[in-house]
Amino acid sequence: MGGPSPADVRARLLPWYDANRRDLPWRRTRNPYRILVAEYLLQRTRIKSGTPYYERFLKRFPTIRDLAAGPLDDVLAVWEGLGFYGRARNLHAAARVIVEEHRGRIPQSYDALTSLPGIGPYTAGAVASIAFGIRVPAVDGNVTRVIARVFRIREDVTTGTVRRRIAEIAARLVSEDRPGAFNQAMMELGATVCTPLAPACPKCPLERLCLARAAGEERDLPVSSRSRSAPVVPVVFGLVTADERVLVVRRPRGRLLGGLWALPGGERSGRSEKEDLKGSIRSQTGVEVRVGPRWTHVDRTFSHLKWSGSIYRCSPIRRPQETDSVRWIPREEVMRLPLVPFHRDAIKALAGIESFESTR
DNA sequence: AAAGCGGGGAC
DNA sequence: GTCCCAGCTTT
Repeated sequence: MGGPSPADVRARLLPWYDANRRDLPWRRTRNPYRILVAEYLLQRTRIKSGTPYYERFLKRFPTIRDLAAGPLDDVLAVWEGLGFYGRARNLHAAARVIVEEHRGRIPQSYDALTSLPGIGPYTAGAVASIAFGIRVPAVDGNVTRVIARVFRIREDVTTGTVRRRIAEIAARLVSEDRPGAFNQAMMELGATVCTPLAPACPKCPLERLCLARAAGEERDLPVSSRSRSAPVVPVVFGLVTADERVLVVRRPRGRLLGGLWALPGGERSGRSEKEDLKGSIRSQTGVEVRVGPRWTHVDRTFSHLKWSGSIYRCSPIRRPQETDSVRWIPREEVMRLPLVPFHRDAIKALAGIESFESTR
């Protein structure tokens, strides 16, 4: 294959990690449940963003049995604001499988972990190696970058063949004695030294054996295919209120913001905001409304699209009928639901309004 | 293989 | 503004 030997990489990396590792909450425990929770929370999420959610999550769900017993809405409520809400649903489902089929014990093999919802190659490798000391790699974005540089891989790392090649290299590198520490050391190096734009090579324990550094290409690797800019999608939502109540709908699972409660409305296709809003509220809730004044604008960027549009205050013609996915509930109670974050803001702003039901 | 799925920090 | 983050699932 070529490139530095696994023994050399380990001999340099592990002492560096022992001396430089950050004190992170999930590194203070050997509890597999706590490690599992951290891995779900941190999928495609920066440590700085995920840490406060980790603390909050474990306070609300101290054990896997607490999590399995809790309603999904409570899990989503803790998750609200973090994004990728399918993770919350998957973690909740995984907890129920573990309690019902594994007697509440986190499965102690890579394959059994992979079979759980929301656990793929990375998360299975991380939990297996960190919580159970099993010698398997854990290849995340950091590890991909470190390996692409150290082994000077100049092909597009987003393709399947190159990803497999990097996984094979990672599998050979993993320490036999300390697989969990080794995997975390690779991630730590990528996060703090071998950073995307300006790697701090003089501080890197692998500088002497890094092929990209030797070629002066460290800033050019890894190569990844360009991400296209997110298209703008027009949206409109209705803040339907009367009698101190708000109309909310459950967004469909698996879709954007899936599982969260939201103001009725969404992506629009007609010629006017108000006409589209009346139609979407009717189809989603069966409620006929009078559309009032514009309440606020919407300008929100997601991973693959941008929502741009408005939220209007509305009045229902008749009292809404509640279903599993439609609620017509008091303002104080709606705030306890897991809500689309910017919809929570829009509802909260009603607090300062003198007459709640006036939409004139 | 490609698309869908959040939000925010760093530059 | 762009890039990318302790990725996985569905199509």
